[in-house]
Amino acid sequence: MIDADPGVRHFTDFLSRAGLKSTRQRERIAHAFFAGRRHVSAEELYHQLRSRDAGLGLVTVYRTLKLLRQAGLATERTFGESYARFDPNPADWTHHHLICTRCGKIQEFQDATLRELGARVARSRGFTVTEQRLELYGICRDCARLDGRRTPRGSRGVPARPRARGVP
Amino acid sequence: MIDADPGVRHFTDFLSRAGLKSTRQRERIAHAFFAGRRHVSAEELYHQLRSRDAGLGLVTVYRTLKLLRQAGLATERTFGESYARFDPNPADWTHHHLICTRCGKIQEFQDATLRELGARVARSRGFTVTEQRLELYGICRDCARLDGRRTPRGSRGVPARPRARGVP
DNA sequence: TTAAATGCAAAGTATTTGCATGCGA
DNA sequence: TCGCATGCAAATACTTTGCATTTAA
Repeated sequence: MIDADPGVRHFTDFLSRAGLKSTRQRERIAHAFFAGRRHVSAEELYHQLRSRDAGLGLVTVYRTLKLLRQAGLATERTFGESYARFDPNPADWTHHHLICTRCGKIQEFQDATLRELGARVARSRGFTVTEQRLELYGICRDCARLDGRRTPRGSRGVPARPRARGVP
Repeated sequence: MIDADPGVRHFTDFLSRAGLKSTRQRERIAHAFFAGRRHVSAEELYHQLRSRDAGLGLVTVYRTLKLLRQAGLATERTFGESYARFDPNPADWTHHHLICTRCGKIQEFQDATLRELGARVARSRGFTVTEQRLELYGICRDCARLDGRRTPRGSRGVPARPRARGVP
């Protein structure tokens, strides 16, 4: 009765194609997710649904959001990292990032045209910009060469372990 | 003997101006921070310094990074949020964000010129872009009006509590 | 001297996992 | 029926806080 939403239908399709089950919880979570505001957190969805469905678990919301990501229907704002990373703020401050979703490598670059264009667009909306952050996600040259092969992860030369949050 | 770094000197100045103390640990952490790679995590700095300074605590690294942020010398990649937020992926997918650092409000917008320019710059570096994320931080129109006054925080109409990570 | 800084251990958060039970296909 | 899904509780990972001790100013 509420499945008119194309997002929900796509999700249902994804589930059946993957041999997974379509449950009451999954449908309600997906529905609330597509109908609601953006930038929603797991906790927010949980509280929202909980008022109607007492027996819902926060864990299920997390698991369903993970499925939505796997289905390509949701994106997590925070590049799958569970810890914070820090940048020094130099004088020539604004720089942008190219992030390879396969190997995790991060390249920096600067581009004055981009920076000015961003500032101009913001200004036209009454916004005074103090900082810009552009992140371009995709496949880097090296990984594009390896193409079909599986993920050459862990090519950062660091002692710590970048742990993907969610995606197994 | 290693304080030639302007970043370290700025930090030292900040400390004395703020009536705080300049300690061996703070200087070493700041030095490593400014001398090292970018996108460094607290844990990485800790391991790196730990090899020379056995008695160093991870807690002190966290606390010093917080001070560096307060001094305006460091930026945390992950806008102070300790939890993940999710966006649905519609057909007209690429959208950007205007984030007010005073009230936390998030506005979305789209701009084809920006998107194309971003993709072009990435391509020129051998990068195949699958997703863009531009975040413009600054002061929104409403907050600019309130100007001198202190932070009208908490103007999101949501049940959850956006908790700043670090900044008290 | 004395307030601030340190380091340890413990407490918080956000998120994931183990396991017994429930339920869709 | 049968295996995937759920929900609870416990585990995990990152970060912060309480407190006794050390140290810079």
